[in-house]
Amino acid sequence: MRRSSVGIREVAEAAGVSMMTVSRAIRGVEGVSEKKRAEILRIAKKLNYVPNSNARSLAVENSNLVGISLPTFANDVFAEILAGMRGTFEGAGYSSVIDTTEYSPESERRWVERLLTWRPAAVILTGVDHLPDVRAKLQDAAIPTLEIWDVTSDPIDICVGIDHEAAGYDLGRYAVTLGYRSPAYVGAPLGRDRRADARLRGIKRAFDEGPCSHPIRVAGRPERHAFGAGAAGIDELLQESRPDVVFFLNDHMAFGGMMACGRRGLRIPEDIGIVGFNALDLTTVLPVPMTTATTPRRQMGVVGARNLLARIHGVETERTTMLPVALIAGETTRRE
Amino acid sequence: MRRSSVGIREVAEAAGVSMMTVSRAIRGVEGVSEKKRAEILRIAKKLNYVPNSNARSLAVENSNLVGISLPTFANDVFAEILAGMRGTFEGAGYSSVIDTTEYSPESERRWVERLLTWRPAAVILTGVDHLPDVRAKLQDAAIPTLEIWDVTSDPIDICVGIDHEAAGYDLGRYAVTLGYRSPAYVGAPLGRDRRADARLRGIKRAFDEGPCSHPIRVAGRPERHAFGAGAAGIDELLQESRPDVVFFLNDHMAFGGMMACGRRGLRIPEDIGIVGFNALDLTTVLPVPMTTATTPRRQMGVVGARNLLARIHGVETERTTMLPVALIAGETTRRE
DNA sequence: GTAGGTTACGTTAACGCTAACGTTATTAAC
DNA sequence: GTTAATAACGTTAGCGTTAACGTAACCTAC
Repeated sequence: MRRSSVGIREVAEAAGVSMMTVSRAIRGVEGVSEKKRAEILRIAKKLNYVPNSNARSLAVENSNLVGISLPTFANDVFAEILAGMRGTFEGAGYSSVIDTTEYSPESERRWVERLLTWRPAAVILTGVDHLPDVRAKLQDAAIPTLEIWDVTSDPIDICVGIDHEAAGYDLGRYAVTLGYRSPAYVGAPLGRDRRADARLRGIKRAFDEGPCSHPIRVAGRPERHAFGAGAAGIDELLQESRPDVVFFLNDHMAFGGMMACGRRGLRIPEDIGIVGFNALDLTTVLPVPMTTATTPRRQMGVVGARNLLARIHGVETERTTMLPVALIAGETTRRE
Repeated sequence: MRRSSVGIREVAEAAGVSMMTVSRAIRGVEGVSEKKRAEILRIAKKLNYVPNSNARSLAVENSNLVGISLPTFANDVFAEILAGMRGTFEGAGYSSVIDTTEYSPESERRWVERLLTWRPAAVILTGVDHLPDVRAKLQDAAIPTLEIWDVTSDPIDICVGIDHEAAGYDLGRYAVTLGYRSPAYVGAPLGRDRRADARLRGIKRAFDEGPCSHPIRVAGRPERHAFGAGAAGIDELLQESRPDVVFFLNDHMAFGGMMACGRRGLRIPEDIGIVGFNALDLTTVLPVPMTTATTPRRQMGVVGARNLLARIHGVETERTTMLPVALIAGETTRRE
């Protein structure tokens, strides 16, 4: 027989009422007179009573935990999506358990497995590519699931994101109309980031459709950080020949690339065009505004969280929500 | 009588053994023959058995959750500290529940309150300034607690960080020796970020001690993002007169400030000196290396997590661990 | 062949909380 | 003044898991 910490029973004894009355008083539900409720709360505070969420979740068979899986924290994109989601969830009384997969599907799988033991109210995953196991487990457990940042017509449950291939295509098309004919791409190794791969496909398609087909050179090795990776990508490309425009996986890599160009005396946009992605804060202070595309990151988080909350409460929502991406015509590419 | 989901009991029935044997088999503890264990695991998998951490935590009176509170995700500093911690914790089988306070102590208090209902194995807070309530609750619950990024001689439990005032002093002293006499500081509004405030105090002290005392002008309003805030700070300073050196709260603000200087035709370092803080990735690709200071962010996370793990397992450790900060003499300040 | 030890299990009673239902006062209605 | 409705509580039985203890079978040793 243990008995040490103060639980609902101790409060009940001290207040001279039943446990159920204490439970009701603390949860703020009906069935207790206001006078007695105040008295009970006073005693609970005096005894340093701390509710036990484990016991509560066990009894009611659910929790107020939301599991969120992101590829990495080292990227403003995900930080902003996260901010959008958390703002909405916090307001609704949910706590978030966050994980980063570092772009490893297997790591995501392991995390989902662990998470499910906590009976979360909902799960949020980044992207729409997951191991079959993950999909099966989530659907089997019938847990509201949101896939964010990318979209598909066949989500695990619901998804909110942008069309990455279309975004890539728009950027590529824009470059084609500006007269660029010798494109290159600097990103992550293929297969690591499916969204980046999709954008590259879009860019390629735009150039394939162009007045004539133009092969796109692809560079990019994993590096310590995005800035360095962008610079290294430029170095790699220039060892062979000079492309007339370079698309980057994101703005940070593009900035690194710009710096590398500067070191080599290449003028932007006269000698080489630079195209980023995301329209991150950094680009707003550059002397030359960057050609890039805005992604509705915060909005994505808010909309996603809202839809998911509806789902939790049993309200049916759109399964797939696609948000718009807007091209920003900067000055790191030629003018029309 | 409910009974729907499959628990340890269903597995036990299907396997023709007692619940306790299933519990032992699943936890991998002694007391089950290898043959029977394999059989049980096979059946558990077939039944899609998912352990219930709530029930487990309730029964054993602890959990494998670690609560982590950060000011914000929108800052590489905290992302890197986090990465260091998580790497260590994941390896030890802990999951992290992360919160961001947005620099509000009251928000931190509410979160700690909510977190404690989950009976976490440990709690990590940023900085050493917390509401009295937070300190009391954590010590009362006897939960291993780590304060990170800043240090104090009287932590809630243990702390790992750097001496921010000393770091500021070193930077200030360096500027004094370079001959700067008209310093300015661009940061956050006072009181918002205690660590930044401490660094400013250090810088001030260095100039007070200098060959003669030099008042430091302070600028900085809250802005949408760090880059913009840095630029706005420069604009604000230059409305009055030109300082010969400007210290920034961090590298990102410093970069924004540099861009603002560029727009106004000020040459760095000839016309104005720039000093950042943290040595973030961004600074490694700049054409002019920035004068700043490296903070051991990842190491801080690793050391902190390690100490905390020791604490969880009842091993006594150093209560206060101070990590070194190294000045980086870049070219955004005069040469000696 | 019995004492002592070990291995492989099973039984029972919590862990702290809440849903569902039961009971007792209080009020309202006619 | 009896009946019906309602508000304010209490009782009981779980939720899924594990600690602690119990037991039976099997070995080993002398």
